[in-house]
Amino acid sequence: MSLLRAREAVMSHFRPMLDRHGVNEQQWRVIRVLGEAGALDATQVAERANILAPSLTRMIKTLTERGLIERARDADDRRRLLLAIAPAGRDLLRRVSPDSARIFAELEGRFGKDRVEDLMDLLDALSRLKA
Amino acid sequence: MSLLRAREAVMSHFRPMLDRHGVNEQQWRVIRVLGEAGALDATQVAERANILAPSLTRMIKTLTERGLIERARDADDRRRLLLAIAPAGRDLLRRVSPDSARIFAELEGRFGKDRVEDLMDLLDALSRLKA
DNA sequence: CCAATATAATTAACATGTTAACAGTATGGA
DNA sequence: TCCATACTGTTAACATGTTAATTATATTGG
Repeated sequence: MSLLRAREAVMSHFRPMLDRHGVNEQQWRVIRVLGEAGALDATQVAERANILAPSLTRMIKTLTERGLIERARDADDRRRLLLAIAPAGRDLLRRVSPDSARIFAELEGRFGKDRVEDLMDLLDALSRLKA
Repeated sequence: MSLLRAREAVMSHFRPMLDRHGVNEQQWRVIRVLGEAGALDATQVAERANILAPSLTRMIKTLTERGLIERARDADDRRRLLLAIAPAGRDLLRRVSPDSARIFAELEGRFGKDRVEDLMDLLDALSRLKA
């Protein structure tokens, strides 16, 4: 519950900004992942953006239609769908990133840089408690 | 992202157990809230269980049909819908709670009791960064 | 080479998340 | 009293979350 509430509290600061840019949380995660990594197959995008495969399948359609990403079959393994960021996606990335960084910096300032670091360490350690 | 991943990692330990008992995360949160608080109106349940009003409206129907909760209009303020746990809900609570406590204890043991405490403190402080 | 098996993505079905609009009920002030 | 306003819960519409089944393609063992 604490994790859920904290996440909700944090995202409440980002959501209005993302909404102004016309994307939701999940779409922004996909765009960011593709912007950082270049081309990835759908499974890897799903993993890195923490989105389930069926959700991603649906999102690919709308993101492609909006020209934010591009899709292509992998020639070596025709099961794989390669995804990459498209020009409009890069533009979006350039517009959103500064706002995102500004909001993060403001939260970090209010919460304390060292406490943010402590928190992230604990969270990442918790995530690695997988099995 | 760290918050999202950490929550997903934690819940992956609880989900199979809840599934065996025939409830999902959200239903379990509602049952727990009502079990602890007695009768509450829908708005308060939604707040405490971190569920949006429209989702709760839908859940009330299925939870009532399954005999897990009971609903009644508030006589003093006929807008309000009072919710309370029903006998079958109490039974479920009694069956699930030990399993839940066991899983939490195991995670706490592996992660470290003091680190759990630190983490919860940081998360709660983060949640209070609301405005 | 082929059949069994595994993997990548999609589809289906149902639940919840999310925002906006709506209906019914309370409440406070002209 | 009555009206404007606020509040509670519901409905609607669309997106994502979740699990299971399915399709297409690869891979592996015999």
